[in-house]
Amino acid sequence: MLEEEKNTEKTILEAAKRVFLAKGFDGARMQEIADEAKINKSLVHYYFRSKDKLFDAIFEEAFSQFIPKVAETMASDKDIFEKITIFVDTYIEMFINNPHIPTFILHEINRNPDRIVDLLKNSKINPSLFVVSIMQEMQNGAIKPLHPLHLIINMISLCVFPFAAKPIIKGFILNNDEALFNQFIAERKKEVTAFIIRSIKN
Amino acid sequence: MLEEEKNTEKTILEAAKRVFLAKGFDGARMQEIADEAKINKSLVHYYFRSKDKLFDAIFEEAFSQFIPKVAETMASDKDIFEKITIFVDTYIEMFINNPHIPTFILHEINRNPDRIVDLLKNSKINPSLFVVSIMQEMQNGAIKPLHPLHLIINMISLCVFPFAAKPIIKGFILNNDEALFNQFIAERKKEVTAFIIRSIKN
DNA sequence: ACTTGGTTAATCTAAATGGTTAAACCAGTT
DNA sequence: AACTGGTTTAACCATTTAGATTAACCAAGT
Repeated sequence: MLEEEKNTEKTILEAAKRVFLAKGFDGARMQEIADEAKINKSLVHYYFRSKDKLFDAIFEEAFSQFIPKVAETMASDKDIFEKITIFVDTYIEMFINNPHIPTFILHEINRNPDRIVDLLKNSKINPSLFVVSIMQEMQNGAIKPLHPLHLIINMISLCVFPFAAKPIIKGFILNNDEALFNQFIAERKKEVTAFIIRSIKN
Repeated sequence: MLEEEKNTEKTILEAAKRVFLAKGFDGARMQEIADEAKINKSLVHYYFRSKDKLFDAIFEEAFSQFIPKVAETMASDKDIFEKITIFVDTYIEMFINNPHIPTFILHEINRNPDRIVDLLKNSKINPSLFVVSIMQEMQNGAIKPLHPLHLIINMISLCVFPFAAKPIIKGFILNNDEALFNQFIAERKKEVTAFIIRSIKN
């Protein structure tokens, strides 16, 4: 068994993931997925029956991959500033490695909001844990009074949005220079963490 | 001429805008646009020839509608804190009235990055104006030292993302309660402005 | 009443696309 | 060599969809 002779099912899944992530469900074509996997289109149906089922398979995988890290960070007993630092770092790092995820998810949640909400509800992610820890830090005076939910959404916004808006940022501001964009993103880990902490620290 | 007897072209444009914004180019169907406009599908082709041309028509309109306000704010001679306040207010207000715009644009820029970049380049929006004004305020000590570009992206992130992520926020955190979400968004105008200014003010 | 320019609707077409079928293939087993 | 279970391929089918065609309609002008 050669190294490149990977099993077909996995090959299809990986190809499907690339195509679905780049084009979304409606924009993706079964033929394109087959081409991407360099196999016959029938094989895609043979292994996954339908476009919907194939999509479900990659969606859950693509979405779930970043849940554990986030859940872990939020549940730890580090102080809030460390939590924020780790959160921003891991989040941004993950999107560096999966740059299509933000746009993909933001688009697909409109087609089927329940799917993602169910996945989240069945996950280990529990925002109220983080809310409690924010309120404790507020009470003991470590951070300024603020709405915990807004802080959480602010954190996620600052991490996610630049990836979703990459073509605009890169094309309009950074002269279409990929290296400049990468540099910009690299800077962001420290920049965003500092931005948030400066805003909330007492 | 009755009030409801609007001209057909405009009726089509409005219907097309609703459908394209909700479903994206790939997800939209000419038949659905015709149904939405309560007219015969042929009329859509009669007035706009092709799906592409119709899309171009609504895209430019949908995108351009929020350029003037932003440009105006950025070019004014108010101090930076006022600029930020106005920017956040008008941006969020506009998305309250056009909630689908964020997801729509973030998705469509992947299909055709150049289109939007060209629109921006031909617009009155000039980020370097704002960059200059940020650097001046830094020099005269009004705000802390920071990368102007990151500040700009932060501002936009905080305004745009919550709308793009609405189904998640509403479904996962706010128990699917539309009123709660509207309240959350309403709070955000003040919350985001305060969050930013706290972070940068000296 | 008839013509004319523009508008609307019904019908048709060609291509794309998701999915099925049936046959070929191939590795291992007897 | 023949059988067997699973895999792969090419050919095919049914439906959807963008778009073209053609005829009906309608208001204004003559």
